Amino acid sequence: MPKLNLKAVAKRWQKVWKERRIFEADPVEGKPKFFITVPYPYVNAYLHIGHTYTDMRPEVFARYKRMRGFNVLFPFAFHATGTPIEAAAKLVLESDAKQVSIYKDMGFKDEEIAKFKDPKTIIKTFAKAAQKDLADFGLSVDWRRSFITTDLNPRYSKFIQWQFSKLQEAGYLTKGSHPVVWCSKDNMAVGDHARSEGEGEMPEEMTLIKFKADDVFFVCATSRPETVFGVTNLWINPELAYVEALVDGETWVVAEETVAKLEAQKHKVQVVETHMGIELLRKHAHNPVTNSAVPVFPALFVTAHTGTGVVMSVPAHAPADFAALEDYKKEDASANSITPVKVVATAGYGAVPAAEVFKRFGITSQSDPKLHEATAELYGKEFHTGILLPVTGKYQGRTVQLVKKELINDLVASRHAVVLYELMNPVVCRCRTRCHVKIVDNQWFLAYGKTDWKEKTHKALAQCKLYPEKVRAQFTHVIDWLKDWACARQLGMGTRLPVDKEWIIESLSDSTIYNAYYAIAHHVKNVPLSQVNNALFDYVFLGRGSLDGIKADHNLVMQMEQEFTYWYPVDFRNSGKDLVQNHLAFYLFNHTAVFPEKHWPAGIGVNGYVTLNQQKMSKSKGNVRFMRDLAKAWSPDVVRMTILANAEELDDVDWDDDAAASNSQKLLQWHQFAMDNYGKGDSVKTDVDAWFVSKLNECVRDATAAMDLTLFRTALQCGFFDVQRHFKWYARRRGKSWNVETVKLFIDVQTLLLAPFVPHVCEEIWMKVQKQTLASTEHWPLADENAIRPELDAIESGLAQTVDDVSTVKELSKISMPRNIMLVVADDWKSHLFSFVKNHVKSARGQDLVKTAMQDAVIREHGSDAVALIQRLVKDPGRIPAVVLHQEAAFQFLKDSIPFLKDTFGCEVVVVKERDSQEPKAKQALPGKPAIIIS
RNA sequence: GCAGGGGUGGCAGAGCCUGGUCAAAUGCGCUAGGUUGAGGGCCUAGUCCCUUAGUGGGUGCGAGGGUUCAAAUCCCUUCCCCUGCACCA
Repeated sequence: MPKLNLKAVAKRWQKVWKERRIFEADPVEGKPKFFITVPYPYVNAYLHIGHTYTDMRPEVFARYKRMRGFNVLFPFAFHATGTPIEAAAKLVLESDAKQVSIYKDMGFKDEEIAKFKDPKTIIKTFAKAAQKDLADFGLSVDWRRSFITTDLNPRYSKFIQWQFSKLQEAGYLTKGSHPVVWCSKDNMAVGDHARSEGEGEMPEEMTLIKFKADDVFFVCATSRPETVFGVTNLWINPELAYVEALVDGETWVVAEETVAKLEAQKHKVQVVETHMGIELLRKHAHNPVTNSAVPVFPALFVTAHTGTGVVMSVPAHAPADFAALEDYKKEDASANSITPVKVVATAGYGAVPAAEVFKRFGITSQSDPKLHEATAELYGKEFHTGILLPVTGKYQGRTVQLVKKELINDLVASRHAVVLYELMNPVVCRCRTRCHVKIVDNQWFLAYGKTDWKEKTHKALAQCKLYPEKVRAQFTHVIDWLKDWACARQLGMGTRLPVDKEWIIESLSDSTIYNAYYAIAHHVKNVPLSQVNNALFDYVFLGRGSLDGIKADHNLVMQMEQEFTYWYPVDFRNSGKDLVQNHLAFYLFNHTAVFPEKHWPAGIGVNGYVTLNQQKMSKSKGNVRFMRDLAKAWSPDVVRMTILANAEELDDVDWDDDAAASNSQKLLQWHQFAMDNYGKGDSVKTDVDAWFVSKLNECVRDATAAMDLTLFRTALQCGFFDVQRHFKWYARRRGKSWNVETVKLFIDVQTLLLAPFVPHVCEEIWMKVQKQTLASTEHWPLADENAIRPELDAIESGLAQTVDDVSTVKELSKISMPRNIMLVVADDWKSHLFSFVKNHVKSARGQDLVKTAMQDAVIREHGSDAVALIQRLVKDPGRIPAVVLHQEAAFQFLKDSIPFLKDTFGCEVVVVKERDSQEPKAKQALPGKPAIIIS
């Protein structure tokens, strides 16, 4: 028999589905609907194995829900908004070797790559490729509704503009300024992914405190402004260049390097003159809060990379200051008079905390690298638990943590300080330019920080089903944590902000409620662009206004409105766990802002990542695997099954080629089995048939429960691997001939349970076993609770246990070829006793139970034997079988099983009752555990 | 640091909510036997330690402590791992 070609099978059925349009979903009056979506992929490359997983979960769920009788809509679109595609096109234009090789590795020819200098070519190429890849995997998508974002799709842009007008009406679109990490060469904000160094660095707030010295200010940068009360001197690096500059009308002394930073942060700076640090020493500067005069000393640890190059010295609390002061005292005796001033009292530290850690860490000088660690420890402790001392005036008695914000506000209000955002570690843009912090003006925000919006979103979350539920805590936290989000940029592709055409809506912000667009995507194509406007969307999505104000074809408009109200809300939206704190949270927020409560999200699914050989997939490591390559290496069904059988909930999937090979084998075997056995067998029905049907129903029940929770690995475990295992036992028990009905049922049910996972093979089998329908549109099998009979299972496992025991004894007896195996069934009083203990073991224990048992006539009759047995059972209730059979039933069952046992052991098997046996070992017989005598 | 999720046998991974039936499902791997063209696949048995013509004992679910007649499961402490901490796909 030639091996089934799984890839050809996939092609064949995809064609059939397409021709019959079974996945094109339209509203059906009265039929329950289920709307499933997945975040559209960004089309700057081929879809990879990570997409495969995240897209396969909704796909399998869609097929399952369809089989459960729902009218399922599963649409798919493509995302091109943002900067990466544009940036890639620019690199192609510049013939950047790295970018070109990325495309070469994907198999593009030079002339094709050359065309990627137009970002639109990139978008079109990869959107098309993505759709093909997904279709090749048999996704049950309604492709009529597909679309793409950006001005390639002006209707979508209109939709996004409508969305933003709604957000503005609701008061959630605000304007303000904020600090960003900025590259002055690229003239844009530099996110983590666009950095060659400094991932995770973000602007941190420092306080610039002004110490007046004559007619200039020495401006110190600090992240611990509360210690200003303990300043003993200032530090200047003698070898560094400083400027005297007019800053916002005052004369400041800061490092030359600081000028650019100040300018980027909204300060007017005019340099008056330049000095080396050494020229600035020994002046006296006035502490603005204590009004005391402090000297300016030299220190080499001072840099201008962070802050201003002017540092206030707090030797009591800053180990670096303490170290520098100790160093300086050796050079200048006048410094000896300086004593540290303690500002913060912290449990476990004495008069000069910095000195203590200085000693403990064994620090030797101001250039000791251990200073960093010492500083971190002390700052941490003092920040969380340190109490401010009376020297701090109104702040005394409170912790640093509580006071800090107020203190900074006070300093700024009294014009003794200003705030500077600073990068604590270097950040370098991919273009190799060192980044700095810039305050961006007139920035547009979505006000996720607003309390009323948060409250609404919490409510939406409460109403939303989560798969798995355990992500709820994280969502709750994220909703509280989100601050206002800068939602527009001046670069990249996308839709212009309607209120301010200078700005383009950023990519995460234009993809929050587009699920609504799926409802109308195929209709709105037929509306002339000029007629696509806010009035239309108001009517379709919100039922606002009347048709009178709408120019578009009214029938079409009404159809769109009906589609939307039919399909919405989204019942299941699935995504990777990394999107919880941005996309999925935004999705919830925006729905509450735009739509009425009945249209808020009904279900969200979250899954883990895919790793390859336990390694996180990344382009730099070269371990990226594209969806299309997987399909080539295996077949769609095998990939689908393998990726879903490997993990569930938030666990990461590890793609495993060995598992794929094994699954491929299993599918072929299953197909072969169905071909060989469907409609064959006898008409004999035994308890073993009833047992198998019972197990089958159990499996169906458990698989169904798992499917409902999108626990697909569990569903495959119960619905495939377990079913197969049970049939193996059935086949063994029944021997050569099986019941025709049982086998048919097995094949039918098994095929349908597998259909959502491996639909192509299942269609093939379904057709070949003479079904007239498509497996994809069949009804999911439901468990018949009445067919589930635990007592049969208990008896079968008892038999399996007996087989086990016989093997063990056979081994121990060293009789390799026994001629006879005798099984002795325990006397009935033992069954009686077992049942008794089983019923009482939960309520009574130990002696009590023995006492109670002795009131029972049958048990009492067996005296000490009975007591010993009870005590054994109490100690280990696991000995009691799930079902305790009477002797006669157990005897009969084993007698019936003799052919099977003979077959298994290849010798004569006899079954006797305990009291009929002369063997001394016969007494060892217990209910469910016959005594075994091998000869 | 903050927030969320985890730590189970050679490996992967159930069990934990609702304590006893847990030496702990299932799969992989490994060992032996069978089938077969010595391969692959398939079938059977074994796979923590000790003991044994048997169903006995010990150790054990990151570490330590507690609650309980009884803990992988409940409580406390502690260590370790993963993910995220943003202006962006």
